[in-house]
Amino acid sequence: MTFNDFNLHDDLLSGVEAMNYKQATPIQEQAIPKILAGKDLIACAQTGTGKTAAYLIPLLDRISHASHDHTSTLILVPTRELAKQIDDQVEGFAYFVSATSIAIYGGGKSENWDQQRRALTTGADIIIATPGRLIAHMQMGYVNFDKLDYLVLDEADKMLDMGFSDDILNIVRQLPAKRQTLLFSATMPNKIREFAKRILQEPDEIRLAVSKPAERVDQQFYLAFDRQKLPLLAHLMKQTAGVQSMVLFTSRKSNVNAIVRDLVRLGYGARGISSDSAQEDREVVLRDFKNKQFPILVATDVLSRGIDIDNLTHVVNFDIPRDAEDYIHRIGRTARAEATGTAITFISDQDQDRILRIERLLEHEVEKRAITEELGLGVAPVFNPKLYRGGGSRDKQRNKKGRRPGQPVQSAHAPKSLTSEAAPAQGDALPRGDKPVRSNKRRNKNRRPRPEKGDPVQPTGAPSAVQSPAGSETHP
DNA sequence: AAAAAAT
Repeated sequence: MTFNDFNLHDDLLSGVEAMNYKQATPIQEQAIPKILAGKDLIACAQTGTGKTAAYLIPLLDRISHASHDHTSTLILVPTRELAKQIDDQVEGFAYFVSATSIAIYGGGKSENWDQQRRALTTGADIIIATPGRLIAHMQMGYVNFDKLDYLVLDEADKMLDMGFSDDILNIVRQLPAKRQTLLFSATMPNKIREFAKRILQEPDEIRLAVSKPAERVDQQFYLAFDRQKLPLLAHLMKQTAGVQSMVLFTSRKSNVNAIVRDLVRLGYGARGISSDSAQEDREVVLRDFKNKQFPILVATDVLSRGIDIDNLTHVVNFDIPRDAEDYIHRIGRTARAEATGTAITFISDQDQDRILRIERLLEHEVEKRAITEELGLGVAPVFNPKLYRGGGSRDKQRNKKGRRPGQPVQSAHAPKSLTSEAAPAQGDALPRGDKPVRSNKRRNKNRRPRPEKGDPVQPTGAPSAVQSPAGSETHP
């Protein structure tokens, strides 16, 4: 199914084509007609499935047929970077439509506040906001949602996790009762269902295959104590033809700077991003990383969800994420669109429970390699097979194929061949010196329908077709 | 036990 099949407004279709969207993804195919029909909607879908376009395109279609004298759409998201990214995407889709949008989020310079205030006073068709800053503006009295038609809650499970429940209800209370509400969530626990009941009316429901990571992600697990992680990573990177674009996730923002420093000392171009960074730095660093200005971005889970980076070749889980779900989200940053990618995960001695939870979510085991000893880094942590047995009911999923559950454990001298049922691609794994890093065929060439405004930074020496995010925060 | 988000 292509976007021509949805009977979209011609001007919108021009923007969609200019963004190089042709074939609708499954969620787009399902969601677009329902949204166009005016139904409330609960959609269980991850980022990377084309979820954002699944709601932006039908909403922009409705908006392009309506008058532009009021704010018609409010989109709530968990992180600032996501708000900005969606705003950029609106800008692309709506280029030939006279719809305006603005991202509203905190943390920036005080000029940002004024800019946001002016935009909210003038009004924009679409507001994309993180809840806290929006409430701050709403309390000032100049935000007018009287004629709001559409409310989108994106990454709803994440927002609830982050304690935004009250803030969201507070905002929703100030919106017209007669509106169309769309809720997107990667998971659908009871908590979300209850929450949805309070905000949506007789919603349709779309459910896509549960959080399976893209099959094109080559997942590699390495056993390593904390002190072994950096030299192990250096070794793995040396084996590649050169790391082109890698996000390294750490679970503590306090680790970000130290890891950056270590990588720089090893000669790698690396920068860091976390909620501890100044907002200006967050934006510059992410923009420059997307523009391939430097190869390694060290990040907390602020970037685990939703952020699109073209041609990301590697994701490293320097630490295991606390939530198994976040593992799926993190590795989903790579192998987007048609690309392939590699996800390297370090497992320390404390991480066994978390790994079990991740594998339960993946519904398969992943080979755990131990190569620290052959690298002269000392013995690797032992992965205790008993944990695969002792767990009682939580191990029900395992052993479907009669495989012995304890098998992923291995000595440092037997790094290969373990429970490899789940990892067919592992033979071509990253630490093969003879295999060049994937070719990174560039997608979405000329994807943006017009030149950058603001102050786009072109990558030095890189072709200009590399997508860069918009340089300006607002375009009211 | 962490991160994120309003100042």
